[in-house]
Amino acid sequence: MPPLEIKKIEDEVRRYWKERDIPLKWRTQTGRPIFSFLEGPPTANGYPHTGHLRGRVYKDFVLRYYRLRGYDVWAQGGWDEQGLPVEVEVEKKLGVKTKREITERIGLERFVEECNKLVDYYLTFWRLYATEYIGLWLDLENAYETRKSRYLEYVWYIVKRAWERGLLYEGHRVLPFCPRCETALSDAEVDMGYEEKESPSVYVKFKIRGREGEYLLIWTTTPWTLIDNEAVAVHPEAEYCLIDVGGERWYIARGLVERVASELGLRTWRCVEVRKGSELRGLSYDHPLGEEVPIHRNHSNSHYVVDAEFVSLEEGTGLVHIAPGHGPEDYELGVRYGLPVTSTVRIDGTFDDSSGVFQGLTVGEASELAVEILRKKGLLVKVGKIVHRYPHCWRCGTPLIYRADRQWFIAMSRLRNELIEALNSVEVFPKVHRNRFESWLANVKDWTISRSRIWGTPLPIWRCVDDPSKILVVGSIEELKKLAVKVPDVDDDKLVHRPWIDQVELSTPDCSKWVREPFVVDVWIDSGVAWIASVDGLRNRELFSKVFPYSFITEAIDQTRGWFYSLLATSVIDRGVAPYRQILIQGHVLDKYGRKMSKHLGNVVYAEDALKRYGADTLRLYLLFRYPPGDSFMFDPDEVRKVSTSILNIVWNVFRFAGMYMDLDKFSPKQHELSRYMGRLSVEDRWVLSRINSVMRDFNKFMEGYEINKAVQTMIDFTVEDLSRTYLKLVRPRVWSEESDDRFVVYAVLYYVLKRLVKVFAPAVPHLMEALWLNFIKYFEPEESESVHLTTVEEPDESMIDTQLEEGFKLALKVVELAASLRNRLGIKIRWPLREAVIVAQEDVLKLVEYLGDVISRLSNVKSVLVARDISTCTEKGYEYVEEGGVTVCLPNRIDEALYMEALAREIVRRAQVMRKELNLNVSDFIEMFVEADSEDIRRAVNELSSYILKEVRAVKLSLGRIGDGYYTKTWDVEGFNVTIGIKRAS
RNA sequence: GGGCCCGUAGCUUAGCCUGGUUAGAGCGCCCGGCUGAUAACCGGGAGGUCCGGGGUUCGAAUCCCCGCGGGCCCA
Repeated sequence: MPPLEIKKIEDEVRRYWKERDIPLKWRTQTGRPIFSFLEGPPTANGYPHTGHLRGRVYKDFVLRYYRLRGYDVWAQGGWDEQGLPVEVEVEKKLGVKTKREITERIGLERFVEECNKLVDYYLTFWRLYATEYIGLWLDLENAYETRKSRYLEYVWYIVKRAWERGLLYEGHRVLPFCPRCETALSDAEVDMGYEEKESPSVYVKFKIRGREGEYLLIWTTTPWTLIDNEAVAVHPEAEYCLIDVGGERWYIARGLVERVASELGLRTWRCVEVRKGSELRGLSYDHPLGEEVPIHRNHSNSHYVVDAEFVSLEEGTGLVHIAPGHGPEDYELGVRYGLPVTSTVRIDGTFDDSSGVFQGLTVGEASELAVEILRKKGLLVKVGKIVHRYPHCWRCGTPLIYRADRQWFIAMSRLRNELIEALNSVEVFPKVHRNRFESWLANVKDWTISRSRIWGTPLPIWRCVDDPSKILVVGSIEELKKLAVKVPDVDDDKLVHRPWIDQVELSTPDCSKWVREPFVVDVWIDSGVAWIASVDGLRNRELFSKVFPYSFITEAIDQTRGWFYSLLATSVIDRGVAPYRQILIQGHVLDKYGRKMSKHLGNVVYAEDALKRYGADTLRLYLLFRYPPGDSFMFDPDEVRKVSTSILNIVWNVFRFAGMYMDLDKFSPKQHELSRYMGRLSVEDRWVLSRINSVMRDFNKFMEGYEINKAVQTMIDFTVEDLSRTYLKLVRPRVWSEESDDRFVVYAVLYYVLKRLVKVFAPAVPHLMEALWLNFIKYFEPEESESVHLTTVEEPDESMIDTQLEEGFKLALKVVELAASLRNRLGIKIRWPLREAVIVAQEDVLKLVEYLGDVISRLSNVKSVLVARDISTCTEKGYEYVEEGGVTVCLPNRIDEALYMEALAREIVRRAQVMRKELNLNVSDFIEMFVEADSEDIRRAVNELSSYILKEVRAVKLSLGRIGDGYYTKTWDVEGFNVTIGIKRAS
């Protein structure tokens, strides 16, 4: 096996998988219990980045894990292809500024075609870099696509189910709109787009009728809503001051007077009268823009003081201007008082012809003009600026506006208990994220499902032309065609989209002509019905019953109000149960400084770049082990690089080491089965066998709670620390020794460990483990499976686990560490042997470590290990000692003559080894060796320990004296002596 | 204004649920060492008011309260 070249190996493995159709075989159902996964469909409107990769690696990792544990996996891919995100991007591409341009200049057919093209474009990136290249084995051949007729029919089905259950209704109310996208949004969507915004902060006085010089003072951050003002609200229980500000008198909530006065810079003022809010009720005022907006003249039952509990006494003036057309609470209040609901703002955020001088202006322009007018009329008290959190469009970033309009809703608030109950059957990982989901459900509002857009699932609601009170909800294409008297001649995938759907003419016995409501459906229902639409569940009932409810889904935390909710909601609408059993809620990936990745900051790490730079497995392992899945992930490129040098390299080299010697000795797993050697195991053999099994047990335990980072970390620690650093270090001399067949015991043990290791690591680094499976396991066992991913992993063997031994080893390694520390202090390097080490500790500790003396002596390079209960054992001998955690290690502080010779011999051996390596000799090659030195000590060491040196450096001949021709020679400084060593390969 | 979460070394963090030796690790820095698979690795050193204050307790990073700072969400 060559040194690790991770990216080259990944390419080879990828090719091998393709040639052999391994992913297909991996997904094939074999009648074992099923682990069903539902893909949260990526929206095909942007390039995949590392944030997406994190989630996709979790998905793949979990699927591979369960496949190895003996489950059949259901791993269908899926794509979210419609909706606002796609439209917004297409509009940019086409240079479209308004929706009218789409219908008039572009045309719906062309627009829809562009949407399809854009989706296809992005899908190539998602397939390549967010799926194939990262090693994610989702079934993309049969991926569900939300734009397909067979899929989006299920959106119709759910809307119809809601209708049948009496949950679908048409409503007039105040809703958030995106004026740029010209559509209403749902609460969940608003939730996704809170951002900082600078708004005007305006104080305006409303003149009280019939009371000269007296005003109501109000505060607003949206002056344009004053245009549709119909009332002023006060808190009925609060006290209000009429303050005299020098000639004029204003009403302000008593508790806010100080604050407002300082905000307005009032120097002198005094409270001339105090009234309860309820006493102010009924006071009439002149609409501050009454002259400019003539419709107010026709309004009756308006422009007076009302009371409302929601009036805040923490900010503003305690008097709230009410525009029933522009605030949900204002609207409710308007209904209660019978106020006119005025909304002179059109869906695109401009004012209509009933808004007087404001006609045609945008809300922003209207705000400015309104402030100007108020200033001129002397009603403006102050205008300033305020930065606050304000909802923006989740797709295009435009500040939202609230306006009253007619839309379609599903009465989710009536399903609140059903939703909460359904969630009770779901395991949420990590647990802390459950709170948010629950509190969202506890406050769930009715779902605005209609959107005034184009590229989406048409809302399947038709209205009778002759009798608008009659409604028809269509639940499938079949039903549509049955009712149709005219159908455009296009395929189904087109038919179920605008503009073609609107060319369909429906007729029924009770109504000759139906017209479809001019909406598409909220895109979140598209992905929301994936639990049934992905498998075409109504037609494939057997398959559906096998996969539903899905074992597992995972997405990032923002999807709590997104996809996690929309899946739950649609499933509850249809059948009252949750569509999934376990959900893993991931944190977001941030940059290394903890900032959000954003185009604006230019700190986005795209999947393509990351994969090309680091390779798939490096990136995978990093994403898996570095942070808990539910936490934010600070992505640091320097740390990624470390993964391949300090983890993958070691893993690879453990196999390289084993493979090299096993091959040399013609090891055969069948012939040299571990069971044959169980009676001959050394203590480190029993230890490593215990470790691999307990580590596999821990791995499974962590996976149960989706503590993926801990599971993976456990495996990494075992490999790097236990296997590579400790076990291999201990067995190296045994492998090297050809005096007995003890090395086969090591091989049998190692093989047992490594074969399990490949499998346990396979879900995390599938390419690398496949390469090891092919180059190592299948080299020794050609009859084994063609892929590690098609195997099953062994259950941990409890009978091999020896907790006492593991504890003892832990202590022994602690002792070794202390010895190293003490040597450091004494200035005696580990290469120099010492006569003895003494361990002083309490009885119970000694009991654990006593029989590991041999291990300690080998790792610490001491000739013998003595245990004692009393420190006097050390002090009597004049030993130095070091203590930590109740364990004392003592060492002699000098070495004797014989040990000195041995130390020098080892110094020479060490240098000869370096030279062997420089000559690129094979480990099995023999050499001839010369040593040339003036020092009598060196010459003695070479003479007296010649057999040791011969064996260690694999030399057939060792001579002192002048070095002849044909030798590779090098002069070294050994303890201040000049030593020239020459070696050549023996013939 | 309300809810949830977080605050431990220069940076990233474990420990907190279930209180108990000297708060553990990785990265970085300095010194030393090891290495016949390993551009790995090992030992030592410098570096911590465990955000602050109060309380409970024999004992608090851990439990409770208040405050400060940050994040996410809701009004």
